[in-house]
Amino acid sequence: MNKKDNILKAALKLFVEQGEQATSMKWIAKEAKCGIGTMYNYFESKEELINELYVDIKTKLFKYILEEHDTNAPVKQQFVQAWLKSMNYAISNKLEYKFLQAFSHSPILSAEATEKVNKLLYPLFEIYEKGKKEGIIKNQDTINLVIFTNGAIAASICNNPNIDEQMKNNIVLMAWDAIKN
Amino acid sequence: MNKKDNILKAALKLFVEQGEQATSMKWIAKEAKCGIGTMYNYFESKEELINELYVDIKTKLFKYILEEHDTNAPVKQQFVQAWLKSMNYAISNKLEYKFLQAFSHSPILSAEATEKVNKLLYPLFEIYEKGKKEGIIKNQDTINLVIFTNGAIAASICNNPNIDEQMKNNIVLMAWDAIKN
Amino acid sequence: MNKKDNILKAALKLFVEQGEQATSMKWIAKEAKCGIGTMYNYFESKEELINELYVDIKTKLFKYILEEHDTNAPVKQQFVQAWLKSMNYAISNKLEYKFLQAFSHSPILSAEATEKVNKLLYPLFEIYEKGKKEGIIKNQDTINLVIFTNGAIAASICNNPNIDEQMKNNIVLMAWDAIKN
Amino acid sequence: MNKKDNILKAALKLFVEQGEQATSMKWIAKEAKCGIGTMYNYFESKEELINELYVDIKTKLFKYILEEHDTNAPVKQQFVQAWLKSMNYAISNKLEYKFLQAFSHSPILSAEATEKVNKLLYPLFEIYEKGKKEGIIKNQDTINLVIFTNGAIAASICNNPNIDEQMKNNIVLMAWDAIKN
DNA sequence: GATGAATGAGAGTTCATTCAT
DNA sequence: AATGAATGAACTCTCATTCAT
Repeated sequence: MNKKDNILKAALKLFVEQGEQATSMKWIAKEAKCGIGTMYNYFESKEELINELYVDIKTKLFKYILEEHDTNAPVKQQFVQAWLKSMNYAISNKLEYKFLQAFSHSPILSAEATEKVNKLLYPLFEIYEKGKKEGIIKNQDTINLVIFTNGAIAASICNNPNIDEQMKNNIVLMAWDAIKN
Repeated sequence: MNKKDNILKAALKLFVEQGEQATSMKWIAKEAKCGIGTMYNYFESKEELINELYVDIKTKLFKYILEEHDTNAPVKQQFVQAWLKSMNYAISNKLEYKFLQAFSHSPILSAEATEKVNKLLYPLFEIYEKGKKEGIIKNQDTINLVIFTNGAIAASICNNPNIDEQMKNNIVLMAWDAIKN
Repeated sequence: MNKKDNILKAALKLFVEQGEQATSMKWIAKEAKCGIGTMYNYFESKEELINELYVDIKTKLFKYILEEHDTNAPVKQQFVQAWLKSMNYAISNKLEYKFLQAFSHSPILSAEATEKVNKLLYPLFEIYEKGKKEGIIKNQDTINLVIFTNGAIAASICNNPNIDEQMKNNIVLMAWDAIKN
Repeated sequence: MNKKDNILKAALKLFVEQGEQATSMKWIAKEAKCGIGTMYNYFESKEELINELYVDIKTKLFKYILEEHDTNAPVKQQFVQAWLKSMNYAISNKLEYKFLQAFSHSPILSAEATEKVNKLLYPLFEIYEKGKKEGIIKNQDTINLVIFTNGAIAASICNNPNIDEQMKNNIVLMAWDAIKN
């Protein structure tokens, strides 16, 4: 594993465990087993480090959700599979998911990072759009439907870090019941 | 308005507008039109100030939700009224609601504060319990149902600060559809 | 002596003895027997501290030169007295004078500070102007004449920190011979 | 042009444009189009680089002043020619001259460098010595006379970077009037 | 109780220098 | 000889907290 990844990994761990404010650059360097200065060869500032970490993880999450996603499958199936995958990612990558939660409202996130991250949602939108066209999903603003679903699922995951298969299914189906017509 | 309330109000405003890290005690004192030392007569530390503010606001929110709540009304009606009130509070008290969101995952919150806040949810639990007994709400852990609902609604509110009556109703009904049998 | 003066005095001493770059704020605080933070109650930054010190000292120098200055005396006498006073100040306030020399070309000096300092020269200009009108001083740009005189005298002082009365007179008379017609 | 000269040239440019403190070794390397490590093959440290640059430029200045200098010419003519050449060098090599000014009082200059530079003045001394013997220059310490002249001329040049022929002559003649008997 | 000047630990960051390649 | 990633000491500056008034 290269140095940059070491730094990102160390930062992720410490930010989640202690919060951003309580995690000094010195500590990250120690955890990453490199000098403080080395971090500044890869990131211009602590702020940039956090932003890059955020975009990185969010990108990985959506890459995972959408890989092998079948856009031709029935809408409900697409919906269930995408959100189940989201939950699987959260379970397999707890630090990453907690980080996304903790920083999702952080004022430290730049406009640029936020924009990048928002673009990742677009493919998800299409599932909802298709469902609305077919009349099987409620006819409301897609963005609101997505936010509703994501809010519900993220909260459920965060409060049940060791969720089982049954519960995962229950949650996704509840989310489906919420938006279906 | 007394000094303590002035301080809490000033802190709330600045924390939401600029983030906690960017808000110094000096600045809060200036906004509250009192000396720095005065704040330490009312709060042992910045941390305590944040914790007290959090518990205060969360308590007000639930007090508002549950005042005049009719525990004899039908379950769906109780559900809808409680969550509509929650949204109304969010709309009428934007700073307060944003603050709750921003700090809900904060590592600065003490175990004690978290516990106090969790207790506020209990009355809400009874609506779900009653619904489960009557067979009109899904038979799952009440806490998970509450978390699901709250996650969905909080996310929806945060992304639609100027939500209208229609949308509020839509969201609550989606939340109901999710948990109803 | 108050705290601010202590800080200025400590900074002056250390800047002259070691140079600005080699003098840390920590060291100045130690010399001034105050905390580092205290310095930032009086000066926004190291840069501001230097600028204020520069303007302060230059102002004192010119105040000394021009106090009891007789603008009705013959031009040569005014010239000699003013520059002798300048040299006396340099001798009695060696740290101060060295500081002015060392920082006179420093890029750290703000435009504002430079402007303030330049205004101090105006009364000096009038001696030259009067001499030019009377035809006893060379008819060249006053500013160039002043710069010539000051350059010569400052260099002489800096290289003869323990100059005696005789030498002082010699230098001033040489300066006079340079500009007189 | 070889690497070492490239480095010296780059350093000169950046030191004058931005000040020494604001010019990092990394930046010099970039300007010189070489690696940072390469610089340390030619100079032991930043300090040494500055000292070498200073001695180099001062040496070039005096080499220029004294080349084709006629030690048999009349004293006044020698004086005028030498100092005119000094000013010509300053005008043709503005960066170099500004550098000399900026660092002339710098605590970074080593005793060794200062000594080397002082030796360069010796040939100039002889002009003054000859004049004193002939009774046409004031009978004062030669070193003081040289310092006086140099201080006056350097200050005049620095404040008139685009000086014309007429002004140059005026300044040299003023300098001569100052020291002549 | 009210105040804010004083404090210094600790933050983020820089940069001269080293050394393995 | 040439390179530049790696380093960490040391910098400037912040700010929660204290305490004498």
